[in-house]
Amino acid sequence: MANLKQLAQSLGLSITTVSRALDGYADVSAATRERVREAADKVGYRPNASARRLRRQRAELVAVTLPSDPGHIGPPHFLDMLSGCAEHLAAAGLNLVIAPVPRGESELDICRRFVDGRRVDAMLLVRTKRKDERVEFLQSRGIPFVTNGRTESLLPHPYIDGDGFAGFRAATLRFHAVGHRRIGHVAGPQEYYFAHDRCRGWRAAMEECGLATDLCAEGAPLEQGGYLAALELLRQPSRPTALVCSTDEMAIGALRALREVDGGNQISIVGHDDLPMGAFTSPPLSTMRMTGENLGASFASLLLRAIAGEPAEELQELHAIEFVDRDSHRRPLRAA
Amino acid sequence: MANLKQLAQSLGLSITTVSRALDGYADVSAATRERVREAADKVGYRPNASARRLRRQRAELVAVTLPSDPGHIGPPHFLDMLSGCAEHLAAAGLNLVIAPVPRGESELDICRRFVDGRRVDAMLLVRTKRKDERVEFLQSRGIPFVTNGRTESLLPHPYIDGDGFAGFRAATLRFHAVGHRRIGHVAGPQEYYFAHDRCRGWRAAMEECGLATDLCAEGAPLEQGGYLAALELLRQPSRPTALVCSTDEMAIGALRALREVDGGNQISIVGHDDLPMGAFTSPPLSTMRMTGENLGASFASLLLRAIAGEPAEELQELHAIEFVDRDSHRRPLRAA
DNA sequence: CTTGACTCCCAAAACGTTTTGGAGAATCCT
DNA sequence: AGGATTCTCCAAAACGTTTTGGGAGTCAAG
Repeated sequence: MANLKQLAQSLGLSITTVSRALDGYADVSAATRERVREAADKVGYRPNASARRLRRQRAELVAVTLPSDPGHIGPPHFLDMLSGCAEHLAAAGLNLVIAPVPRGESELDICRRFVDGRRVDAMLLVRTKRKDERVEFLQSRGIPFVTNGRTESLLPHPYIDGDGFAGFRAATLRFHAVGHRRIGHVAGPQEYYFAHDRCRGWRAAMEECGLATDLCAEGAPLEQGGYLAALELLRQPSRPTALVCSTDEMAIGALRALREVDGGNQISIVGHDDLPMGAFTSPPLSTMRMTGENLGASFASLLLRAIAGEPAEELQELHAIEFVDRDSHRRPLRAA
Repeated sequence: MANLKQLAQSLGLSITTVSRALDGYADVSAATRERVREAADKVGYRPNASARRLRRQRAELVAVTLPSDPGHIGPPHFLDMLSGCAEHLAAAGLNLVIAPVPRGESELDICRRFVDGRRVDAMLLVRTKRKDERVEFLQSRGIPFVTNGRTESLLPHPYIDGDGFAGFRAATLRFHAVGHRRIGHVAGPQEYYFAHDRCRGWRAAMEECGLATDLCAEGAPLEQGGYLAALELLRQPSRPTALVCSTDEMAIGALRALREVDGGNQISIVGHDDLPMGAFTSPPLSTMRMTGENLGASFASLLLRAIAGEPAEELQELHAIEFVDRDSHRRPLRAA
């Protein structure tokens, strides 16, 4: 309730001593320490956060930018992730502020405001691009940050990401193993690292199998984008018998496209993200997801270690992808 | 990048003048004002947030507590709401921090930490209880806050809420109008205002129709709670022909219960919240939802007005409830 | 008695802003 | 010319903490 000065006065001690007593320094006697603690408890004293932050030169804050652009705000797990992250950060005295990007401003503007105004000690970035100006900016400023997703930045930086390459390669190979030969890819915007990575995985598998890699169509990472991209593939003279989709949202759009063409229900499909909604589509959507639980805690841990100064190379987590098999990936394959 | 002192020195001006120039005061000449602004732009000067906050005695922060308890974290709209709120707050120079409640701590502890440590200028509370200790605490401290949901607090406080009473009364009357006489209520925990309010609406309708109000079972505001409560009602000697459920999650649990009893698919059901998942249940779940769009902006506006000192009475929004008719509310009614 | 080590405490500086209360110069009015 | 007013600017205080660099005492050893 009160401030240090009043508390010190009421105890007949100096501000210094009270401050150090509360922080548990050894150079104040056990007796006074106890006396101070009791008095502080009684009046409910809490140090003024702004003053401490100014003096300590720490903002005690971490910001996460929420892209409002296309693709919405990640899967529904996202809030759980943030919540978990915030909880673990709080245990270290840091709070998490959410920073949506208002229209007319770029995410870079947001970063600038937070970083140059010394409003945060670190940042959390989601939805990285291959060449990500936010990453470059933060690196140039030397402020700690962790990204959800890799980039093609030359300097290493901390990240957590799923191994989309391996996941999409495996999914494609699996289709090949059960007889599919024309396997299409519904790709997300290639400027995003995840979309490019997943596309590369599909392409690698196709080449390993000696198959052409022309059955690829790109769209916005949304239902509508998947719908349009799938339609484009289905209009090809020799259309695909299976579709590997960059995200579940796109896969759900692709399912809609399948319903609109003859024999569309013969076409197998798989997505990525494990959206809860996938369990309710018809057919139920087979998908993939990043392994590992309590992602929020991992992000928090990386952030804290980055703030503590650990080198970026040791703060990179690449998680395996696992299949979530429902029904959409095993449509009967008609003889070609 | 630099601080005010350095900027002032490089311009041959005093700190005062530079500060005032940047803030656009009239007592600095247009010429110097421009000169200062240009220099500030060039070096990318931004005032140190902690220093400003200390001096201004404002935290420039608003916190929202995220209940981790039962009932998860509200509907998926929740993140959108927070994002919208944060965006509008940011326009006024305030940032939104999310404060999940770690296990072992109460929401009250969180409030105390934020308020007494002067970490926030205001708070946003969700999931109010009828008698809500957080509300009482914040009122005793005189710190501005807005709740999502009413309380039974004697002192008025700012809130945004849906008119659950009217909504559930209307839903019940609608069942009555099409011939239902045994209309059950799957209730949420009555300590929550929303659950109590909705229960009262159902009860009022039943009494208006001269029907008994014993077909009511309470459960946790989750699928499992709805499942158990519905089973309890279905075991009654004269079981209900329609169910009014406090939340969609509970309604989805109730649907599961219906599938497990003879003739369960004859029983009509309606929920509340308009969860996206409701469109995919079988049958598709009829539900209700609060009217009004861009809820986040409304919360932000109320918060800002509360901070500005407007009286609580003028900061209360009660929104009407609208039906979202899908299929589950119009099961054929067998002659009793 | 002096010296050094140790214990417990404190005054003052510093963090970087905003704001108060003028000061000096120029301009205006009579 | 003399006083009042206006226009620019500034020194210093204040916000509430943490931290630096000792300053008194006390005690044991020399």
